[in-house]
Amino acid sequence: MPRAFAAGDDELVEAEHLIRDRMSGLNLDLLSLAAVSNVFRTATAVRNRMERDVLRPHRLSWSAFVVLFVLRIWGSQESRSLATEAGISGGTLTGVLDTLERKGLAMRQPVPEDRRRVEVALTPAGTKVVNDVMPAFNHEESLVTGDLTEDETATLASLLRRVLRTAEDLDGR
Amino acid sequence: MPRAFAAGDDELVEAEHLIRDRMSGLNLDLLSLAAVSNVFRTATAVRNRMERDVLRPHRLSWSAFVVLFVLRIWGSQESRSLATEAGISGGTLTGVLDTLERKGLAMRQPVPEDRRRVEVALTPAGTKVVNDVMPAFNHEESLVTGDLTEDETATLASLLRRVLRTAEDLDGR
DNA sequence: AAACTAACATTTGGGGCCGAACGATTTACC
DNA sequence: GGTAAATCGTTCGGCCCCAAATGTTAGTTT
Repeated sequence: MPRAFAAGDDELVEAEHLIRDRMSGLNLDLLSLAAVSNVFRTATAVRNRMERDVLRPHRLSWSAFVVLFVLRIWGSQESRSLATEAGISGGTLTGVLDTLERKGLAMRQPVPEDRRRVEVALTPAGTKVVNDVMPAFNHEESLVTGDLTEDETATLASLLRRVLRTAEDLDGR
Repeated sequence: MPRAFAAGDDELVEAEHLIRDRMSGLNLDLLSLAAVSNVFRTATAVRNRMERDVLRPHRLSWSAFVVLFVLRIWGSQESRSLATEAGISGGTLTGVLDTLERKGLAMRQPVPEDRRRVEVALTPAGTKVVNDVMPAFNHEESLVTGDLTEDETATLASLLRRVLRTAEDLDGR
């Protein structure tokens, strides 16, 4: 095993080498490619775990939970900001809110001074769901970062924060 | 501004503080929470950019491109391994392949010795699409990691690799 | 050889996802 | 004060997504 790779890394790194070999001639920035594609692969793997182990028992979709979570942390707000905050489109939010209202976890309220707008709030049942799910969610988070030291976990968060920041700035936000 | 945070970080860190304040009493592992939720937020932000700027002009969905990419790198293969490699379910792959075949980018071929199985291959047009899209994709990857040094980018890739590895091991793979 | 059993891809049903089109409302302008 | 423009949430069409059910085929047991 090459000394340059930490134990357990070689299998994943192999995929990156394969890409290099099959894509030579395209002059790719392999460092960025590895970092970004690992962001995607990690997000997918962890998300699949959480959907299966935490969300499915509660009959909750990923987006539905994100919406509940945003309402729990940032409080009641109108649809538009809620969609932005949850990272979904307005059209999608309509469907998600229909589902959440049907389950009695969130509620829409008219805004008196502007009849186009809608205020969305958590019901007590919705608040309870977030309070129940969050610890289970967080437990999964602890598990998957379990191989990292505290310093490394903090470094990971910080590096990702900078990538996220860069992506958002590029979008001219 | 606290010296501990790099410039531009405070806005994002604020969200993490807010979570701590609203969720005190739940005894959350905030370090893991920040790292993992930044994985999700970064993946979503970057993916949205790529879908909008790179994939949409080619009328390609994310999964459709991943399938093409896997075929390009790992070569023709049967449905089952293709679904696993692309990170989607078998049922989803059926639909994606229907779309890709309709567009002439991939093709299904019967496996002579076992009529249950199906071999999937890239068409020349499909190969061309991957070759065209990859550099644009990679350019976006370079952009969003542009604020990181080469060492930091390599560190990010390595830390994510370890989290991914841990998640896959937990799934008893 | 007949009957299980296992392994395929596909179909089905319910939901999520987006952009674009839509209708209702508010604001700005003349 | 009446019309035009902008801004809401919703609806619509097309695709993606999964788990579970389905039907076909191959392997295994008797």
